[in-house]
Amino acid sequence: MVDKISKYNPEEIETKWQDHWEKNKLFYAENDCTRPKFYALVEFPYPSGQGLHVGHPRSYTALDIVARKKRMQGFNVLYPMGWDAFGLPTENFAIKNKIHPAVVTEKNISRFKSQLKSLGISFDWSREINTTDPKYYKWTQWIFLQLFKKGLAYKSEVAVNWCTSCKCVLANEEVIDGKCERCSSEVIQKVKSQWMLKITKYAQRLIDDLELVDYPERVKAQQIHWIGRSSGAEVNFETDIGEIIKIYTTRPETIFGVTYLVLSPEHPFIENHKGKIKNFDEVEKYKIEANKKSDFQRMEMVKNKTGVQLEGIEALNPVTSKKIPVFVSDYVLMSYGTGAIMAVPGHDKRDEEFADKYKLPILKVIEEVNKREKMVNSEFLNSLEVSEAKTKITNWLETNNKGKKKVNYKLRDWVFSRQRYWGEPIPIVHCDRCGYVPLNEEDLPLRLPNIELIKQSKNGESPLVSVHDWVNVTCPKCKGKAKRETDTMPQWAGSSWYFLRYTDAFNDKNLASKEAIDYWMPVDWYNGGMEHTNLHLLYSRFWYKFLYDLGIVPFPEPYKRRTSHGMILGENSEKMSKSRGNVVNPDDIVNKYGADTLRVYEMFIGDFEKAAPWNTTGIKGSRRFLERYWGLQEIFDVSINEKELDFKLEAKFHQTVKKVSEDIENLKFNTAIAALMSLINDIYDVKAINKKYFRIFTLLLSPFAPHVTEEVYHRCNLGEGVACAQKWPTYDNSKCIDSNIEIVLQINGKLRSKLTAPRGIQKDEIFELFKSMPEFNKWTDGKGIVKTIYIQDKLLNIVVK
RNA sequence: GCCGAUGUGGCGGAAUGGCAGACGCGACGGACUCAAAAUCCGUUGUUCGCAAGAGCAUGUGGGUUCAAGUCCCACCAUCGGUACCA
Repeated sequence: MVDKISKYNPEEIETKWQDHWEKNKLFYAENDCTRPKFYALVEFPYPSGQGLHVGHPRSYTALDIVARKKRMQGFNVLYPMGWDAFGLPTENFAIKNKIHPAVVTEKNISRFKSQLKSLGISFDWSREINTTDPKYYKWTQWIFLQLFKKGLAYKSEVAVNWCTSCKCVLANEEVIDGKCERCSSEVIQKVKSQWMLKITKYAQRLIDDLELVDYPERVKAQQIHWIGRSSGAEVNFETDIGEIIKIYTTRPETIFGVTYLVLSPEHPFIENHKGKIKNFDEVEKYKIEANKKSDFQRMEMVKNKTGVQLEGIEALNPVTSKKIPVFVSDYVLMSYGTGAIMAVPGHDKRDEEFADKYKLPILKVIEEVNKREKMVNSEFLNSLEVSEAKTKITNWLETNNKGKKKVNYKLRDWVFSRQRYWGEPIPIVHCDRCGYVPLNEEDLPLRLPNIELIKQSKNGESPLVSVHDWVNVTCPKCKGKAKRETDTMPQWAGSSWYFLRYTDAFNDKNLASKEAIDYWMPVDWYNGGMEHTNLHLLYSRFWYKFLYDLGIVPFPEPYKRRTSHGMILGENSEKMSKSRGNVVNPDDIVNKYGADTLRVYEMFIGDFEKAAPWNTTGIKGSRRFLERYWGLQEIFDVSINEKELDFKLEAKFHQTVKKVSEDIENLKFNTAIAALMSLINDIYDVKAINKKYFRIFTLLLSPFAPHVTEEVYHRCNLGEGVACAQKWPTYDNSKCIDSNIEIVLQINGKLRSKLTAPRGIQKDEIFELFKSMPEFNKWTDGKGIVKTIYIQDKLLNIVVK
């Protein structure tokens, strides 16, 4: 019996145990190990100037609980952390404050790191990585070189977002409602030469291999939708000037309903035949106007379609040989399909709007007959069903050499260059004679040159352009004069493979050793935000598949299981942001209540996968729970008669071990904590706890609140060593069951009475027991029993009439 | 428009087709205190009723079932993603 218990003081005990774990390297994973492995991963943060957000610990604590439990279950656990530190905000901050981004990054990282350490998360800090470290980005560049060598990295003229005021290229994420994120000026599309990665080559595999992994359905659906596979046909339309116009359609069966063609304004056909287009001036003018339109304006145009007919040009419908006009309109995009469409105003809303406006004929080729869709006005397709007609016309086009089956994807290749300083340099040299020449692998890493003062680029070029002695080099191939690529890689580059680096973080011969990769990969459980579904998650799957094709990784998918946490909102249920003034700083919570309270609160706040608003008074409940746990020391008594306590608590303990174990695996941290709260309430009802149960409770709570449990484990001598290194408690299914159960009496489905009976009681017995109760007679008097239903050990429902 | 999700007390949220509201917050009443905080003990979906008790309750309307928050059909609302993608 402990006579006098000192106050629960998280400030004191938390740093004490954090130091202890660190000093004893308790969370360092072993690379050479015979135990089964478990690789738990959370998205590594961008070390922003704002410091840690309360959203970060939600994800980190959740997988910390998983990692800690798996360690206790005997797994060799890898739970690493690092920094995704290249990026625009740091560069902008550096420009504004005239500091070097590397200095800003270092400062931010050290703040983040101390904040993370104060939460007691069991990261393996011996494998800490940093994407801005040349030893790391050497391998990011190396992967780029492999992509280049396989023809998957190429330079191309593409339309990019261009801010008219900053005179700078913007990433899609930097464009908000068609305006620049920073200055709110208009953003237009501009054609620029950019490095691209051919992610489209992997489109089909990125869809198919989703079957190999355990992701939430919403994540899979979003990726599939983003990749946007559609199947249809490419059809050749001859023109009266010789050149064929190739169109793409998903509805080839409607070809008899085609009344005109539409080209996108950028379609090369226009430029190629300008001499033959009688109204070329008008067409050219339209083209320029269309180009000037911002995304925002184009969106407005959805309701009001515009276009110009190409006068002097006619196309021939390949099935009817009828002549049809050709238009140019910006409702057709050059970036999808062939940049040209066959218009079927009878069965396409957009074509119909256009046809209405320009008084073009509208022809119906599908009609409902006896509730079935049948082809009409379509010669040899007439009276077929739509799907039959589709097959027939596609075959017809193929045999007559007028078209072919075709699958298209909405997914575009990845624009991979940024006109920025703070990113990985692209290891390519431009030589007038040899073209784009890759650096030799021995020359990696290609380091960022040090620039004293980084200035905002003027005309959309990288600040690196002005570093002449870095830019001007000799060509690795011909030794002639050449220039380095001055664009850098986007923020998503370093994060596309970082999880591989953790397996062997300091290897300077390979991105990681074969043994390390084969042992640790794939990641067993990866938790991260929904906002990365179509960005980081897709990009990293693409890179991983590429590395799989190179034989570097053993399995085509990097993440076995992916889960997604919901956002933590401000108290007003809005997104936390400085401008809304509803930001909660995790440091304040740790200082006021302790890290354990913050951890328990964030896990208890609600369904892990859903957004949840912060509630300042709610935290008190979590603190109170830990105080009550701390208070168990007062009723702890080693001499308590085990049998007597077993009688009252045994089943509950077995149930709780089972529930907590399963809930952690199923992301139900909130109900796991609720079960522990309920158990502690029962312990207080009994007003006693012995060593056996105190130990079990402590171990169950330890992944959630690692510091206080460690302290109590130590103070009360609950066992050898430290709590986090003990075996995870097990349960016996047969002991989860109470021997007495409550059975419910329903009359016509309504609850009328209850009684307690021994488990396993039979229908006849329970019926007799209920029959003797006054409630039974009250509700059945004067009525006939039609039916009785007994659910073993649960309920008896009597149907009367 | 399309895809996905969600809808339960004052609030966050629990419920393998089988007692709706676990657990927590808040509120109310009480104990302790000179007082307050903290703590502890009660009460707390709603309506009618002094009470015993009864009725009504899981976005709306139907259906299946002995039994529906849960399954089926139709709709409404909110959130997220995406969008002239042919």
